Amino acid sequence: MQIVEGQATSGEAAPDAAQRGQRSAFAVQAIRDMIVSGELPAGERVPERVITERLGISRTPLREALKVLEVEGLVQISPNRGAMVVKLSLGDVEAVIEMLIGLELSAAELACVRASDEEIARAEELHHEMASAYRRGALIEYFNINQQIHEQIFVCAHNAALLRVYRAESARIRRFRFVSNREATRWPRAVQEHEQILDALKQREGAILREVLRAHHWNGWKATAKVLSEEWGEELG
Amino acid sequence: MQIVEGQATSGEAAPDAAQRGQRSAFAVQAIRDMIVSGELPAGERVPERVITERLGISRTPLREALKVLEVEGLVQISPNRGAMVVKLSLGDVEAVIEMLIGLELSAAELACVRASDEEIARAEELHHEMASAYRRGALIEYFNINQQIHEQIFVCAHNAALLRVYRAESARIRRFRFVSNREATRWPRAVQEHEQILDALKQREGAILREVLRAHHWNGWKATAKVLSEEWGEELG
DNA sequence: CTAAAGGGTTTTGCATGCAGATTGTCGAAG
DNA sequence: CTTCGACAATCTGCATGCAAAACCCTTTAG
Repeated sequence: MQIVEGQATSGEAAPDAAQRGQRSAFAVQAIRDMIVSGELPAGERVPERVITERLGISRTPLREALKVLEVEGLVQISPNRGAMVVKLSLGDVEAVIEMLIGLELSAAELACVRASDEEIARAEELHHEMASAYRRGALIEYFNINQQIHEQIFVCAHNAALLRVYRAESARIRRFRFVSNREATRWPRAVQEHEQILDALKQREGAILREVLRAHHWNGWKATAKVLSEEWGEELG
Repeated sequence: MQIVEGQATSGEAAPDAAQRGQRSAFAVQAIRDMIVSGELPAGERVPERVITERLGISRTPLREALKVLEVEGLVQISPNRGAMVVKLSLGDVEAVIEMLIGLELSAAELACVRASDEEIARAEELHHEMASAYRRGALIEYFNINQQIHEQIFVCAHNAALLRVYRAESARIRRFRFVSNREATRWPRAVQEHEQILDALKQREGAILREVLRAHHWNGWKATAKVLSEEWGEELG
């Protein structure tokens, strides 16, 4: 009886429910999205019951998913008290940004030495797409291409560990970076800085690229921090 | 019936079995140790049955532990085929080392600006303990204090994200770093390099500290890589 | 001799039930 | 009115059972 009922649930409760062998991965992605989108606010508890019903899976794969999200740093699990969405202070986010900048400066140096001409051409192509999105005022598209350009620097560095950590840690704070985009003031300036970044990369000037990137990210963070602190003060999620 | 038997198992099968609420954490640590110690060789499958019996826990917390270890990068899980200890090539390890060096150079710059005098004094104290271990020929102790000194640089940087990532990524390759210690050739030289590191830190000379650290780690990696490639060729774990 | 096909065994994926922990509620005492 | 405590409702931690997938060994066709 219980088995039949269980499988019926997984078949009807959620139309996009996961197949066998993918349930916990499905839950990880779903909860991650809920956190990034703000549907699950920071500090909120994540009751197993609610999520299982929402996703149409049972508690076992859900609990595996929560463990994964805990390692990823998106939730915190307390014994006998379950999971809660991690609450980050402005200082916490700044620390992550600072570390990511360090990673990217390392990647930049390596990229200038190791990138193939094709990889640099790809970065340039992305840059033009981004400039186009800027001219059209397509904010979301601009944001996404922007992310891709910075990732391309890591690709150019030919170091899988760098890229992996960059992606994982970026995910932790993606939500906060996006916020700053509502502040359009910095937009033209950011595009201009990207010109310089591209130039330095094309000329494979590692030292110059480092400094340009450092300034670019630091300016970006200052703008983001301004928006964030106005919005929430020190109490972020 | 089943419950009584289950709890009896957790009480007697493993004398150091975990308490309620700690079983998966216990399993994570136990399996991590088995991997680091080489008891579970790279490429080996990790059958749930065997581990549960060994640790005296049931499959549920074990599977949670394996998910955690997968995110940590120590095992790989394939659907319907279970977990296997990740096999790293010499190139994979080198990529991680390269990234860790980048992180430490970032931390070093920050440390020179932000460290308190007490924190630097702590680094110096560790340095003297390490030198003492060297003179006594206490290899293991030397290795551990060495790790602590490098961690202290991250502590001095006052950036929790940097320290967290450094610890997590170091854990992935701890096994390989340790190997190089059997090669005692580099020992006196390494101690000497540590003198320079300490000096640069005490004088808060970020640029110098960067270059000294870069050389130190690069030399260390060359020695390690030599041992590793002699031992396993390109087929590491 | 290799390759495909069967079938029994083992292993994984997951839903669930039970025990213990926590939380919420309400009444009594201060 | 607040505080403490008992009790109930709820939630988490975990062992387990069932189904599906993978595995392994034997048999058989090419």
